[in-house]
Amino acid sequence: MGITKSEHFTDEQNELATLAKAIGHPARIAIIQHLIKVNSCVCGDIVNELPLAQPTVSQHLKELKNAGLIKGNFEGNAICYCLNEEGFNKIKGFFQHINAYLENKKNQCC
Amino acid sequence: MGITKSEHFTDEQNELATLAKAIGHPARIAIIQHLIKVNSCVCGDIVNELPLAQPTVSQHLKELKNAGLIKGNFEGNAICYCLNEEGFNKIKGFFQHINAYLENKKNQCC
DNA sequence: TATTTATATTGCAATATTACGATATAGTTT
DNA sequence: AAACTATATCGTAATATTGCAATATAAATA
Repeated sequence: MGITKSEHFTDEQNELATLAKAIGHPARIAIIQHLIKVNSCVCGDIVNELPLAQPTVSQHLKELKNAGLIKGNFEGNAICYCLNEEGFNKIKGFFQHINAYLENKKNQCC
Repeated sequence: MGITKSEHFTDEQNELATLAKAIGHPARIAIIQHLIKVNSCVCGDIVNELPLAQPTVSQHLKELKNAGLIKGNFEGNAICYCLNEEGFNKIKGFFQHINAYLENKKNQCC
């Protein structure tokens, strides 16, 4: 029915999924990469970088912000965006766990 | 219009987005976590683990497989699934890059 | 080969996402 | 305050995702 059964999963599973989902769009990957490159910038800079209209970029920024992956501060009449360590720290452990597992395991059936 | 403008982004951006998107659902997080726990198992085991019907689980497994995050091998008349190192290695570098950046940077505006 | 077991596919309804034009809002400058 | 600049929100169309019942497929076993 198009609706995810979140209530049947753990908070951790839902939180990790929300974070991964927020990262799961090429425009949002591009925004993250740009913020790493320039450290911080205003929304207009990202509009100039991406092949998308201003409202679309604004929407993507909102999703990244809601997920806790970026932060925005008013700076004059513009808004300065940068990465939010908190969000990325939450995924970090998950991938470290996976990588540690993959380095040690002997593939059994695959 | 509901359609992602993939052609305007780089292959790397599209690939990372596809991988993150595949991880971005609590059922698929649960599948990955279960595979880490038991190393490998058949589809039926996952159906028993998750609060979802068999066709739904099958669909999630397909998405993880298409993204290159899991592999499946026939084992009798069942199919044995386990994690696919290849897919996870592709995201690894992205997060390592982000983490290295976040550890070094002095937050400038946020 | 008929039956059973395990998984995949089809078809469909409900909901979510993506994209953008038009417009609103908020701060800045003149 | 009026005009300008920067960003957010609204409304809407097109498309994608989620979930499952029904059914198909494929291998194992009787």
